[in-house]
Amino acid sequence: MPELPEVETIVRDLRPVLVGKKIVTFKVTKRRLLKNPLSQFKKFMVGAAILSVERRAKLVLINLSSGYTLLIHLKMTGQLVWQGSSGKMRIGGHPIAGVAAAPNRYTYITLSLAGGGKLYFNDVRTFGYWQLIKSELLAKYHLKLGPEPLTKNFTAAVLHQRLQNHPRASIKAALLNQAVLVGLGNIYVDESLFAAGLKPSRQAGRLKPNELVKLWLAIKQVLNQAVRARGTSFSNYRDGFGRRGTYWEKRLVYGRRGEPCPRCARPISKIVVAGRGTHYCANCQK
DNA sequence: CGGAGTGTTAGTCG
DNA sequence: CCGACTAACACTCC
Repeated sequence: MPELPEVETIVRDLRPVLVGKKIVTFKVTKRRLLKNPLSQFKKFMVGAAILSVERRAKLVLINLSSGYTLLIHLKMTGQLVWQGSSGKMRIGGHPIAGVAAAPNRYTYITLSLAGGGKLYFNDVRTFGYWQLIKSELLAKYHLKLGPEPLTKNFTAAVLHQRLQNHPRASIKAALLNQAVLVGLGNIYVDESLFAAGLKPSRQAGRLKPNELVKLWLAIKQVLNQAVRARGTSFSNYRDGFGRRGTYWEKRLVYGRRGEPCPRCARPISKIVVAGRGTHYCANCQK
């Protein structure tokens, strides 16, 4: 679920309740989710204050007063839930049907904060991870990732140059590759390629200049619209205030196999490209 | 009930 | 070097 718009939504919702808070305890019941030794989490998190909460790519970044930054990747089913001291205020995403409470059987990490608030990390499939990295090394870490598609640095020329690094890959595979650009996952790639009128199997290095511009515009338009919609509610995803993201209702092709194409009314196809389920209109996307 | 499919990505294989 | 494929895991859907 969490692609750029969902992570952006979670970060915006968590920021005001987390910034300035001091971490009092750190508890983990599934060590595999930690990328560093537990001792480091205790040492650099307990007693530290949260300076800022940001998003980079699909990662939640929490900057700490200890000089370390916590990187949280939600992967497929990770969820951050904040609960205020009264127990009534809840913030988080992607609960499992029938497991509305936090903590629950999928809660594997718990932070308690000064003032009584708690931050829970739940993850059904346990692909997500927490990683501590020295804040001063963050810039170097970011170099492994492609550009942010919603910043003004992301020009059509940048997209072109990035795709040229993977000229023979399918455009779908290239757009899913976080080293090319960050933030797109399966849903938003399919939506962007539909908006751009491009067949997902096209070779990334063989787009004509006008097709590149269309794709560039499509990516920004799709992501901006999804951020405004507070993300996509696939199955039980919820935004920071327990609401469904509304992009699911706005999507044009993803998960619509057999339904009429909104542009030409012929049925949407589903095929496999780059090993992923891929939805597109064989008539409109060339 | 069994098998296929699911939003991510690191790692391996060819 | 590059890209395709798979494993990591638990659940839902058909």
